[in-house]
Amino acid sequence: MPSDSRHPTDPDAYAVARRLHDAADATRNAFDRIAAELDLTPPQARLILRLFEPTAMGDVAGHLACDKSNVTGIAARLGDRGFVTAGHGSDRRVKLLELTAQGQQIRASLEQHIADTSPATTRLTRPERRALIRLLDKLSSTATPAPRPTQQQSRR
Amino acid sequence: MPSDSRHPTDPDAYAVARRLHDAADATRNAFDRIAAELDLTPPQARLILRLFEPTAMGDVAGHLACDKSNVTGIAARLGDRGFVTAGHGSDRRVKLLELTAQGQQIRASLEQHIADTSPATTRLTRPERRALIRLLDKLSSTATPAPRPTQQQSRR
DNA sequence: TATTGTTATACTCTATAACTATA
DNA sequence: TATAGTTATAGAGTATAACAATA
Repeated sequence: MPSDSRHPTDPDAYAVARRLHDAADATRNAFDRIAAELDLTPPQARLILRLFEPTAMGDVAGHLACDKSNVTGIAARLGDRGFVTAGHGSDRRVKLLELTAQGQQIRASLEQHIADTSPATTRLTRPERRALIRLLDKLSSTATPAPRPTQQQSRR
Repeated sequence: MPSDSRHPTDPDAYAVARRLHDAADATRNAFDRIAAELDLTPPQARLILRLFEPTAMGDVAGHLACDKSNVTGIAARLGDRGFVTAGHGSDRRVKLLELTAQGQQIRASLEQHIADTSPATTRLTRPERRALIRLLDKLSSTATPAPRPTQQQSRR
């Protein structure tokens, strides 16, 4: 392809990034719709999908990329509906969030809906899926500087 | 990982979809951070990035995948800051939203930040970028892509 | 009568800051 | 003093329903 040497990268550097963002938008919209079908808000669904094991509130905030003060409310609403419970670790300050049986059930529903409707499973051949996984792995290998404990603050 | 084998396609169908969602999450977080640097909320930034030409409020709502009542407020805040203006079309009910010069300027800033920081441009080789674009195109092809070029025109 | 967009309402998410309770 | 989580507060996004203006 015509290699414009104006930029160290590529003449259509933005086109690639834009395509990725558009795909991310579509994926997010699909996810929000699935969450809504199960009467979950998007952050609630994201929390459930990431709660593989008892996790401290602060770490959950890191996963959701939001302030820890938000997790209090999100977890409270999920607790009211019986999807999560909270216990304490050895450090009495730490509150460990955990899925209940009902929470694990709705997580399975989420996973199933995602697998069933994702274009990654419905529109791609198996070799294409493997190629996609490889590319996505490479994208995220250092893009996210490892799941930082809690130090996720933006400027300003 | 639920290796539920009830799917005729692939035992790890969910793994592919999950990977895509995780990548979408990371991409969205990066986008939100860029928007925040320009003092824009995520929906505001998405609106600006999509406003290529004068667009009716309802169509903007379609692009943002939200109810039209929300666009009133989002557009009002962007209007207060001089990024968008509204005019009327031939149908007096329709309100056409349009970027101002200042709005086009901040859109260019958004695009540049995205291109500069996206892992799609910083972590991928050029062939990989092209492969990624091809896969994403296939993922998002809305209209049934007429998957059959093999027309079987043995008739005569 | 149907539509486009607005307004009213209620809820959730969000960050900041101040607070508590542990450490 | 430092850390984990909560509470208080304010602003923004969100959907639903009712409304005005126009078609």
